Amino acid sequence: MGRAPCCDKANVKKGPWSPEEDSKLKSYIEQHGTGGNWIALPQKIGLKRCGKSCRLRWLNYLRPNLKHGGFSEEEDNIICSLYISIGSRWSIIAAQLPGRTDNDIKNYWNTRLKKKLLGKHRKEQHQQQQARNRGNNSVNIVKQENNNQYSLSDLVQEQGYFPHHVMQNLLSTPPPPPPPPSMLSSYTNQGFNDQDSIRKLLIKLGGRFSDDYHHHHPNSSTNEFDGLNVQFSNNATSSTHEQVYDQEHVGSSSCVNSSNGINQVPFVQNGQYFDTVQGEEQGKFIPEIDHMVSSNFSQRFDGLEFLYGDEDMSIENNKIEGSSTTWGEATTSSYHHPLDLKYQG
DNA sequence: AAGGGGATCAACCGCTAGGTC
DNA sequence: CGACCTAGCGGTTGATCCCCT
Repeated sequence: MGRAPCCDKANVKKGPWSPEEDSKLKSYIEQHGTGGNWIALPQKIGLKRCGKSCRLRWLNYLRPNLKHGGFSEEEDNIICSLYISIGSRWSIIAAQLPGRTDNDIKNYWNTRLKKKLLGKHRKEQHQQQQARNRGNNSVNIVKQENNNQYSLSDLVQEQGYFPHHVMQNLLSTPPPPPPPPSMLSSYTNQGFNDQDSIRKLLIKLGGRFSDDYHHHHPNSSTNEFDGLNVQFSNNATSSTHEQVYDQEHVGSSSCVNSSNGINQVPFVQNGQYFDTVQGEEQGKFIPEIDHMVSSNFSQRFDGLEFLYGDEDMSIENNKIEGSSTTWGEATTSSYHHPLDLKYQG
């Protein structure tokens, strides 16, 4: 027995919204608000839609002051920074980007930004290979394949790990002090630190830390890693790795509370802990996060340039190569959704 | 010109949190 | 205190677009 459905599935329309439906919903909400009850709303206005569907349509598309596409470099950086800190909590990330919806950001991350980061990473790997070819090999990295067309699995299987100097820099930064007691309820005994955040990001991008299981036990008295061998296992998918990582750290990880599969971590910056920003007024950038995405914050990630602005990266399949045009502009500013065109008549 | 396949995005699904009775 | 209900969230899917061959 599952739970009762939120609406009569047989009598609700599914699929794309028509302009008429949009118009009905928009005008009603603008005049009367939602009435605090999305479930009842479609009946009130004669829409054969599920309340959830109405809510989603309003929040993601009809709501005033929404922006679609055209993500700026600054927005990219904000998304990356927050993703490093809190993971895929899109609603929180969206709250820091005026006019953006969680759905938008989620799609943007999954379809473009992630690839952009991997593209930067590939570029860095390529440069390292070139350096090695010049007899300047100070980094012990596994073989590099000849062509530059990498997939995520290629990265996992061929590269094996992220650049040594990146990890060196990240891991040399001392961890922040323990969190205040008020925050201990949301995570556990070791305290969040940026190393874990970075580890988490790398894992999300397909990697895994071989030293985790053996050397980073929660009871360990140190946060240091005794090796920089950030390994990837073969046949990895990001979700699988996340699950493995979570499972290994249930009740002990300093950065993951996996009881519900959702990260529950405060932000850490400059040795201070900040709680998450749920409920912040949209578009209002809270100072802590403003600080996080500032240049000071970026300096802490020296060596992670592949995460940040780099204009000559390439996305092979999209033919965006070596341009001074920002990536977001190149891909989305001229994009018009078909519905936009229809609406424009 | 056509069709195959990847990219993109809107919408849906299922789950959890939190409020109310 | 537990059952019920809704809002909200993140993951996933499917339709459509667009590029390449």
